[in-house]
Amino acid sequence: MLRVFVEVARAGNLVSAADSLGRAPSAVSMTLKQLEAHLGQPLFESERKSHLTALGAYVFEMANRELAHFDRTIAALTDFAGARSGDVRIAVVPSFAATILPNLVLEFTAASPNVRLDIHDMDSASIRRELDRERIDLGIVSDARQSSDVRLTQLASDRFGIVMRSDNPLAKRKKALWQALADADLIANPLCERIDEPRLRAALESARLRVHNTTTLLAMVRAGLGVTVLPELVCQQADAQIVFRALDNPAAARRIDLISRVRDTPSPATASFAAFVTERLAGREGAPSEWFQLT
Amino acid sequence: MLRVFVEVARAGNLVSAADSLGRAPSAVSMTLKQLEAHLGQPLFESERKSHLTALGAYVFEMANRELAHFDRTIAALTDFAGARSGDVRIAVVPSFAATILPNLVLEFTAASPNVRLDIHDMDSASIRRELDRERIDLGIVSDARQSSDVRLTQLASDRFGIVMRSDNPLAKRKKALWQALADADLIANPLCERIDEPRLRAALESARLRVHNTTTLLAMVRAGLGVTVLPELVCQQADAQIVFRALDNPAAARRIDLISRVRDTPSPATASFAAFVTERLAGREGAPSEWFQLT
DNA sequence: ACTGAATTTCAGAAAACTTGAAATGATAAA
DNA sequence: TTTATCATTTCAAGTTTTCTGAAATTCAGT
Repeated sequence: MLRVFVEVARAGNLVSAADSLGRAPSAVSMTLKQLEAHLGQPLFESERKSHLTALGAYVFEMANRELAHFDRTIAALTDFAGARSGDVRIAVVPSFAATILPNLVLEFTAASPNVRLDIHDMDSASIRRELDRERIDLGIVSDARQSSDVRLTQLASDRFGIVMRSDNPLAKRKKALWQALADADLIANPLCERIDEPRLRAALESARLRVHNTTTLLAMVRAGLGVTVLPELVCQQADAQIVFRALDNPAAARRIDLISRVRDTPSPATASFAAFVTERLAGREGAPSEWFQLT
Repeated sequence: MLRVFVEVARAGNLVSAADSLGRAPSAVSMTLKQLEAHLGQPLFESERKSHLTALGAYVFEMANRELAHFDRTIAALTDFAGARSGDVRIAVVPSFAATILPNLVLEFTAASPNVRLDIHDMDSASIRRELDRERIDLGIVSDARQSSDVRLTQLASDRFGIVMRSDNPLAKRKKALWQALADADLIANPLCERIDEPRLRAALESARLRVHNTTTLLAMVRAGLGVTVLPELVCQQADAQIVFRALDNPAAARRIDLISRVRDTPSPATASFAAFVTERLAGREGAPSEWFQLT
């Protein structure tokens, strides 16, 4: 009704308004009559719809505002539903956040400029807790445990390897890296302690140093205090002084997983980001299992 | 559609929502399905409509805002149309503005608290000009000339009389006031010069003083410099020291008229105020002719 | 797996809206 | 003033949309 009135008021006559509304003039005339009946007062001065009454002018102004407001609301709803806007709160383990994530974010935000990404980095346990508390929509964690509340998708497999200074003799050694651990000054760290390999376990037993923080740990390695065992992604943050040699036979790796609550449907923007990340990383380590479906 | 969704989301189930919407549950279900089809995503977690999806929560928030905005707009439109709100710009001759108008305004604003009255006072010629320029909606003027652009309604008839200090001997005189002018020290003023009465004309000829401004004029009278001839309303602003004796046989009076543009329909609030003023003043000086009709 | 309530589906009914033709009314030219 | 023309309204009939009630389905809790 308001739309019809506004169009007639703008056009100044009923026929061209009817034309641009895609209706017959009689339909427009009747709708207008209806609106005037609702208001109890005429909206136009004469039957030729050129001059507005004072009421008409007021309604024109208000209706224009209202229609603009309504259209903006509908646009916001469809944008949100189409994942073209919205907020996604993500928590990511630092190694992934510092290495792989930036390019993903760059590409995603270019495609969806109105989606706001809220990125925090924290350790996997905290991410899991934040997800449960509904303070984040997605988490990217390492070695997530399967659980009924959490949907889990492998994004990458992050190989462990020996991390040493470039002048370390091990840097040139091709084989038997596991054995080499016995002779090296191994600096223990929580990440490598989860690996179930006898030679590493033995080496960790005799380790004289144990460092939690990665930056400090790498600083120790750089200072020549010894070598350590870390996932590859963690080392990518370091400079050229640090050399990473992957451990093979058997290979050791941690999983990097995308997690979300199974309980509630993610917002379209969240689903969109999750699908994007999964898809982009699918080629690297074998296709991760399916995620949310977007229409 | 939004209204249906919001009601279902608020109620938490379809049946009671359908109840308060006055529709059968099937109608509500179909409308909801339609909205979901438009958005391309589900709005509720399960088929039992208790938990919203992220999209549902977003739509709920936006739709609530939108509906409130819409309802406010419609209320504003019907209020305006029903003369319950709006602005009325009025220019009034000072004598009327100072005497009769205040009580009228008091009563009108009590009945229509959301109508804003914009009151200016100025002389009749300026009022007429401002009306033509569409800077005011209504004017209250004295001795308006009939014209095709202006709708004119008599509000009051304002008798002329002799204005004197209370100690003047004329204050006790009952009859032959016109004759008395010959012997009095008459102070001329523009208002009384329009009266076509020979005895007044003669007295004005011999007047030694002529004062334009009413306040000054009354100050002269109060100072005992003489008497003057003014409409009754003008004198009501003065204090008890000033006495007004109406001139009879023949009576002289000026008309007080309400004027508005014939060209355009007044806003409902303007029509309402005009009708109110006309009606309230109808009893005093014989019923003024008809004004705008309000439904 | 069963029960009972909630929800959806479906076809027909009701309401709302739209149309084209004819009538009416307004404006401009003769 | 009359006439011609054009815009608008009215009206009845047609079309679309929305609504309803009954039946089928789904779901949560036994």
